[in-house]
Amino acid sequence: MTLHLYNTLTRKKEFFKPSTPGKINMYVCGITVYDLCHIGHARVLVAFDVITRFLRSQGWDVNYVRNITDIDDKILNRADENGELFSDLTDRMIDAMHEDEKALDILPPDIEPRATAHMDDILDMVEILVDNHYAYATDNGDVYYRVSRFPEYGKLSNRNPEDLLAGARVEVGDIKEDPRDFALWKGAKPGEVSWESPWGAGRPGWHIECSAMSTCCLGNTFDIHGGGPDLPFPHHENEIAQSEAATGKKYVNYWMHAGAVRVDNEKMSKSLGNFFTIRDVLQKYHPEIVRYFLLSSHYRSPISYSEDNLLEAKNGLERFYTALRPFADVKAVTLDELKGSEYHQRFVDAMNDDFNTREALAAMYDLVRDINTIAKTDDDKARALVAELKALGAVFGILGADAEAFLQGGGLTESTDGLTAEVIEGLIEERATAKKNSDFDRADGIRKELLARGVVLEDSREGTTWRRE
RNA sequence: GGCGCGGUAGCAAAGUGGUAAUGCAGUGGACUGCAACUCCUCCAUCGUCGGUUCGAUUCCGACCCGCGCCUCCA
Repeated sequence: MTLHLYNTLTRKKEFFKPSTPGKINMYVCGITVYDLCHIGHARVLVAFDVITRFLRSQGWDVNYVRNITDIDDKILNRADENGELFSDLTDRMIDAMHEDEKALDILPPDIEPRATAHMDDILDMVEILVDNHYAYATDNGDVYYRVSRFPEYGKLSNRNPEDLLAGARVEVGDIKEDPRDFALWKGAKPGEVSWESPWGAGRPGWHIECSAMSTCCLGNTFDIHGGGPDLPFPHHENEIAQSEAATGKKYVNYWMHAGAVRVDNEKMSKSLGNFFTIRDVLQKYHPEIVRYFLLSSHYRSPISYSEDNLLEAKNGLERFYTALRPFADVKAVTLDELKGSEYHQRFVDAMNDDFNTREALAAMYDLVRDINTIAKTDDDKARALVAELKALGAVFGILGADAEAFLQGGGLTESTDGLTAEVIEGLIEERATAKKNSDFDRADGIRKELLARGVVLEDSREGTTWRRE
């Protein structure tokens, strides 16, 4: 199967045709850095991380751009509340974001442009729009986009411009020509951070920075533009209006949007305040569990953040690591070496079909069963299958940890039972002696004692291993 | 109100015009001193009602329910 992906613009799954054969230019809307990242952000980050890893594994030359919006009203407000410089706030949040990404093993994008570093590009684009009457300046130094000049407005989010006009809220004292118009540039109020412009000191509006940065990094037209579930309207709709009016070219060929993360059947969001930060979650769960959890549903489906679901992810991952445990020395092979493998084929087909990670996981689980069965009789063959499983896991950014360590850690970030490995292993030795002397009461006593504290002992011919539940 | 998405086993979640993957949990069995792991086995007629069809969970229509966007949010 060739690569197909769901395009928000057409609301259909489409065959993917790159602008340049073999090459994919992709822009993903990143974070507005005024607060810590939450699991909703993590979902987008992980989804496009896995998408990029997979595409590269299939030989695509992916140029992945993900921006940082580091100037914006929310940033200014928060900095003001904190009584700090806006740039101190954004620097701190960018550092935190990078730490979170690293913890989740999210590979950095090829280019990570910052809005404040592209002020000239932003101003150039605004100027073009003003020159072509797609935008107008007002007396207070604002510049607005003239939506009525762009008849295709609404095509991404499937909205009728007339309906938008009817539904738009008109603010008191509004200086806009049309309630649908949106700010490209905002004149600075006294004391506010600002940049010089032909319309006086000010700062960019919310949407223009993405148009400017994406065009700057990837050209007038590029292949894929991605982002979170709340971006099609108005953010991406406005990007299209800005960019297509400014360049006269089609802006983006394929639009991809991730599904929402929910809590108690409600969207997790900053405005609802029901969000869990990435670091909250990582305090409790191993990063791989979080990744696995996010990949256990299709990237476009809503997903529920809950203890139960994270626990289920943990248990599922443990099945993988249990199979890998005896094969710590086996290295992943390259996907090229797997041509002809049934599991690899299923995996690739699933991923080529709009990145169906769940379907791909099903193939991996079937591979696990195969490994567990064959390991009993044919070590060489089992090792080959393990190498394959690790290779597929690498595309997802999972199964790269030491299986023993993962299982002994119980998937938790840190042990809370106060038992050290030395203590546990000392008890295992004592139990071995007891068993040798057929003192099964003592042997079982030790097992029970440890089990009560979450440590499971497992006997095999090679000896006793342990793991945390 | 406008636009869109979804309702599949206890839970999670894929998928297909010809009676439904996978994971967790559970059942029965093999293995084990016991147990765990592992393997085998069992466990769903796919929201409701109609229509098209030889045949629909899969296509069409209506309805019910849930959710998202329409205001800042990934």
